[in-house]
Amino acid sequence: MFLADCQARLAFDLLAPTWNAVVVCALRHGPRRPGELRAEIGGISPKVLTETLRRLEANGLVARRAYAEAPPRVEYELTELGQTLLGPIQAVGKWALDHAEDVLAAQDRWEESLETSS
Amino acid sequence: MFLADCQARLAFDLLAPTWNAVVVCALRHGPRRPGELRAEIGGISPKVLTETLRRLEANGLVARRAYAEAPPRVEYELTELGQTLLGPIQAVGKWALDHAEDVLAAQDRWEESLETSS
DNA sequence: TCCGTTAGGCACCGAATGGTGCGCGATGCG
DNA sequence: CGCATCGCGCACCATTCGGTGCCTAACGGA
Repeated sequence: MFLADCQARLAFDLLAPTWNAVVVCALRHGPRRPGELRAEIGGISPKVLTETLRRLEANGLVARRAYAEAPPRVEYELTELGQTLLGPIQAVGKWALDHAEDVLAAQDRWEESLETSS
Repeated sequence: MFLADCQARLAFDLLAPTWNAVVVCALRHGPRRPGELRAEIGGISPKVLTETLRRLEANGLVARRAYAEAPPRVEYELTELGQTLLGPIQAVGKWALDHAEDVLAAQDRWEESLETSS
């Protein structure tokens, strides 16, 4: 597992872009419109949100539904495949909540050691 | 969870660089020297390996031990914090093994639809 | 008629990541 | 002496990702 060309790498490519996991998580309770996602997530620009949704769609994690109305209405929702990803994502999220302090403390120690040595 | 400034984002920043999770996993059975890691992982350049190890060290996930010998000898091993990350990493890896086919099939469908529409 | 709303395309920029190639220092071996 | 080994630093390059700003299409309301 996890050698150079292992399939397990595929999942990390999916989760690597900053907002992918955030958007998947924001969709966990059902379909959402882009405007709702922007409001709920906060701090994501419209361009990046559509890019993120396109990536997720290209990998079969979300489905896009457009309605021929005006003003235009679009909804995104998790596919079955996307929902199976919620478990691993939340496992990582839980680890972060449990150990964020340790990581931040380690980062501080690292900064200090850089100053000391310079 | 997973709003713009949530702590959970921290873990994804840790796992985002391509090789971080691979290297953490390669260290799961004890200390390793850089040369061993390069051979075991395969496909990673020396520069990128040291960069990856520096990042992991800066976040308190691995510890570096240098021995004053010649030729120089260096060992890296997981810290306690690094070992706690093995669980979530393997949860994601297991998802990838279980669903890699679905993702690849979705990617193929996406490519096809691009050709059709163009 | 003019404006706001909604989704999203396009041009451009800056930072991070990954990769190649070259070099250094210190030692052991032929 | 000359060379290989090992870890690692530096210069340089290409790609990706995130971000800002500007524009379009289509309709409803003032």
